[in-house]
Amino acid sequence: MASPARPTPRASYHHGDLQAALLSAAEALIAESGSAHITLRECARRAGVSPAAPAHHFGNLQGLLEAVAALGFEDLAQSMEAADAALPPAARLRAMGEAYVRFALRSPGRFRATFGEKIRPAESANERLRTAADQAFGLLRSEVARLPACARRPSRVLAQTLLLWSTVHGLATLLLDRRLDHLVSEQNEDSAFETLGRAVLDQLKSLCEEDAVAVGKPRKAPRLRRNSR
Amino acid sequence: MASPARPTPRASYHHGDLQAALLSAAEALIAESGSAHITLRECARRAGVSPAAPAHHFGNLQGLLEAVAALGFEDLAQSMEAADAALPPAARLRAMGEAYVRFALRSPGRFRATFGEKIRPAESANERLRTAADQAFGLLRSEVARLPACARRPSRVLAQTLLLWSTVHGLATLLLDRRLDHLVSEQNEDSAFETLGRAVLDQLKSLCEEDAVAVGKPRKAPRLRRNSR
DNA sequence: CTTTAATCCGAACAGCGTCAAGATTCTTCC
DNA sequence: GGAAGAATCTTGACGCTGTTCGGATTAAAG
Repeated sequence: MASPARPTPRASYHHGDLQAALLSAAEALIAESGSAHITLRECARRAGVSPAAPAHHFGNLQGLLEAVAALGFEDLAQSMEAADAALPPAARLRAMGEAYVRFALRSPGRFRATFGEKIRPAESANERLRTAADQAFGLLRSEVARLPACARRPSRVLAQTLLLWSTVHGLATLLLDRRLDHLVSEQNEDSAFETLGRAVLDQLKSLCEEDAVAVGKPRKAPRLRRNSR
Repeated sequence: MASPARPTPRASYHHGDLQAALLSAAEALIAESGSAHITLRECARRAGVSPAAPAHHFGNLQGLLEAVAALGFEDLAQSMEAADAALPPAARLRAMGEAYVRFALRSPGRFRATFGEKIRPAESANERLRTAADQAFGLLRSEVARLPACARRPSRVLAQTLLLWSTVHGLATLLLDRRLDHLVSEQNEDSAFETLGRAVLDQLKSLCEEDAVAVGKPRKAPRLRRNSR
């Protein structure tokens, strides 16, 4: 599993587009071995460059990861925005959720970097990352706000957004981490993903349409408390 | 951010319960700084032991992480199983989902280790990890199978299980990764978690009860394709 | 008490992220 | 065209990491 990774000698002293080369190397590495296995030196190696070269473009490994994550949020926002704006809110939300999961499967490295533990858009100094994250979230939230059920009860927008996001994000995460082998081992993988994805997203749609009937009826529930950060 | 971490000298040559000390050190470290920042040497340091000592108990860092993950799956299964068995399936599923999220908030280190990228129960040599993961999943699945809607259409059990799991897992993940600050910044954090948690789990319950009406009506949807592992 | 097995240590190795100083090349301005 | 300055990349070094090895120490078994 060690990486020989030919140093890829290049013609000129300057690389030409090291920035892009490092970004795609990082993405590929994460897609191959998970975002924990990524190594700044290996990215440099694949770009055919010395271990210290990336520092001039991204500062450090965290900077490189945040750059990939910024790309991820922008890609995600763009993918979701591409959903037909003429659709009614529920149908468009379904399409956006599908775009979310599809993005994760299409660009696993980018998705993992974007939602990895090391990325904290709110606390990052990378402004591009912060705004891209805000934009992606804002898209979802504003579309939820257009749901008839939420238009009637604006106080429900946040909770409804959270619910949708949780389902879609959970599905994408579990798919990517291959935690569903129990569920799909019997069938062809592709058709299983298709079946499950459609079922989930149909549920997601109907759920949005029904939410108006499921409010109220308070229940006693002990408080959720977190122990440490 | 460097760790002084007094070497904690101990009286006797043998530690006494190094295994447990390493496990809790690992859990604490992950809870503090995320599962990427964890270091085998730092765990040994906190246990007051040389860097090579853990090898005798867990083989390597991966072994230690898998041991924590096994504890996590067992804890998770036990927490879910504690939901009142006399409840009707939908209500019990709601309680199990709540237990899932509560477990994540109660033991963030354990949860992160359990569902971290480095843990692949299906491919692990740690049998305890595999069986614990199977048990936790089996609990959820068998409860879903008891839903009247699923009892009438057994073919829907898998998809419904996946949907529930996705929602709960996504919520737990997003909460733990603090990706919800946009949603809860205006309110007190605890009450926000309570509100959101209740809303989500109520939805989850009603969703289970309605699933019988939302089947059928096939839709055209392009296939989900994954690019690389 | 002696043997055996279980633990733990100390030292070492390669690989990692990062930094400082120097080499090389592109750009700009005269 | 040519020189000054900025941008880019390399080299070498530092401390930290995971892991392995042989040896020291202790507990358990016979």
